[in-house]
Amino acid sequence: MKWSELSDNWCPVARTLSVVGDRWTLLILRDCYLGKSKFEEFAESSGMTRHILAERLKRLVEEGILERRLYSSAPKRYDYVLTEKGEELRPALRIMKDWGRKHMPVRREAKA
Amino acid sequence: MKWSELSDNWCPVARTLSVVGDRWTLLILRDCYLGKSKFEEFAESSGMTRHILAERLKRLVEEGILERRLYSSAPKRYDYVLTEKGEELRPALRIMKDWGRKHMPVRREAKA
DNA sequence: CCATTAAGTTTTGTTTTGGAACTTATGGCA
DNA sequence: TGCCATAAGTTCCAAAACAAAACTTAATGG
Repeated sequence: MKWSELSDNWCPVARTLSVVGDRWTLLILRDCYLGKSKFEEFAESSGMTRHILAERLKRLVEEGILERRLYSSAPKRYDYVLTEKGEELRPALRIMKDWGRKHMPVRREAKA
Repeated sequence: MKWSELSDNWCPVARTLSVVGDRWTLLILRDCYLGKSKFEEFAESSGMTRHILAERLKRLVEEGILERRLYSSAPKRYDYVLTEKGEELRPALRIMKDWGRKHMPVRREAKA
């Protein structure tokens, strides 16, 4: 089964995962909750490739989780801000943060 | 950056995602919270391939989120049960369930 | 007029995934 | 005895996703 087929699953968890169920998408959301909004900020902070980042941002916008906003008209520049729908996932990330702190100590030196 | 490199990230969310940050892994956890424990149950319920399922279960056991338990000695059969560490992720899935119910209505007919 | 910034896009090669068949060990049953 | 079923995986191959790095576009500042 492909991930896109999950969007009509009977289970609401599966439907949620059809949108945010990969690590990069959730890292973008983390960055949003930390106040980031720009393409370059996401790219640098998360370490994902620009290729994947562009793809995930597009998807998050299509799903109404982020909104693409013109923040400079010359040259045209867009950034990404959370919608209310996107805000409502924040508690899930908070739980993952607490869980990570408790159960996933850093083994080697911390990397960016 | 590869997903395995996330396990030593400074951010606890990223470290958490290095283990549970893909849709299939989270669907296995969902099934566990629903009371399932057997390989065949996971395979049928989630629609993932046995190949991926085996790989994810191994990882979840290595990370101490599930425990592999001998439940029949002849023939030897194992199933998988949540540890306390695994239980502590349940609230995150609950939020995803609520979010999915609210924001991801089923578009076509529901599938298994 | 040349370097820089920012948001992407393209290209190429590697890795992961999906799908389906196969394996192993045992038990039931005719 | 021989044979089918069950359960937990493993193996194989083609298709899709991903990583890394270079390239594009449009404007700005020196």
